[in-house]
Amino acid sequence: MRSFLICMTMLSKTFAYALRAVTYVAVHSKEGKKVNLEQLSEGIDVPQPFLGKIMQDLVRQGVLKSMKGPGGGFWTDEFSLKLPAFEILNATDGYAVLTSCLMGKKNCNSSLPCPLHAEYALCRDTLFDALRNTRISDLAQKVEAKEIFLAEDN
Amino acid sequence: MRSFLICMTMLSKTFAYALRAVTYVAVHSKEGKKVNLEQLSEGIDVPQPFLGKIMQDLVRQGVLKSMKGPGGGFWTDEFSLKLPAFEILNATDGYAVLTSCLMGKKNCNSSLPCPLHAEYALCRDTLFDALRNTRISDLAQKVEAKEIFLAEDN
DNA sequence: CGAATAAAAGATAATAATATCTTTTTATAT
DNA sequence: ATATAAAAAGATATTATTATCTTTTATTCG
Ligand code: FES
Ligand code: FES
Repeated sequence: MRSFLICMTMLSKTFAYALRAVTYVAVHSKEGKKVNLEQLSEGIDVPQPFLGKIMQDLVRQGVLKSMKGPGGGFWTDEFSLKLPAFEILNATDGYAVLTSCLMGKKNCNSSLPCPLHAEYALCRDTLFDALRNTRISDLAQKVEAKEIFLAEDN
Repeated sequence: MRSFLICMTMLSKTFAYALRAVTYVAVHSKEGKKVNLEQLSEGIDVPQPFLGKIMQDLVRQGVLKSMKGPGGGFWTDEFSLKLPAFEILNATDGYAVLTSCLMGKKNCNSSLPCPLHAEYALCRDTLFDALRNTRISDLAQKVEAKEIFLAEDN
């Protein structure tokens, strides 16, 4: 009678939502359009109020731009587009996930490694590299090129 | 005023505790000793009642053996020692974490990949390989060889 | 200016993960 | 058999994460 709903993704839902949101906004910004919360929420299939909070964080951390009022919304400028996806992690979950021990030791270090350190460090580094080397503009470009939808149902 | 307590490890605390617990038990089993919950809880620095639940799961899933009553406790037999660490994940969080999409798409597949699929699949595979290729006996052996402690404070 | 639009912020609620406490069952030893 | 030790199971509590609702503030446009 196990539920198997425990920690289905390695990272948080918040981070997954943020990745989708930023990518969606970036695609539309390239077409010169701002995106408002309602449109975004529908476009990436994330509950609007929760998404609002995530967007706040992303703007506060400088990952996105926003403007209130009529015709307002979210967009990416040249600066944003050049940022690595790592900044999205940084603005949501934080990067501690990339430095912490798989077996839960207080400090992960190779001088007193846990039995899975070497292997896990490799795993983390692969993700770290991916998030470092992929820019927000790359995310948008891949979506455009492959015509992938960002809504969850696919 | 962010808290940064969100999802500090990629996987759950439960899984981290289970890895430490099984390793601790395996080390002591090699010396022909059973381990009871109280000793284990102190040895790996995990709250006893919560650990009890995790141990139940591990026994139920066949990763460990247990016996009630005086002189009872937990141990690993030859079968257990040969199991890959993957079975510990399977008995706690489940393996869904190794097949789910980083960006939260319902299905992760390479025919309709999200913009980070290739990179993330690599990251997951690294972890998967590590958990497949490391047996419980290997975990114990590494602890013995390097005299590493499994309690959190190091 | 005043009305309308849209994000920001604040307060509250639901769910899942983690932790604790109590009772029951099973085995051992005297 | 009885007492004792120890895991299993059940019930409850706490905390973190995810989600929702309401109010406030900023911007645009007539
Ligand atoms: S010490 Fe455990 S992952 Fe580095
Ligand atoms: S589709 Fe996103 S990780 Fe595979």
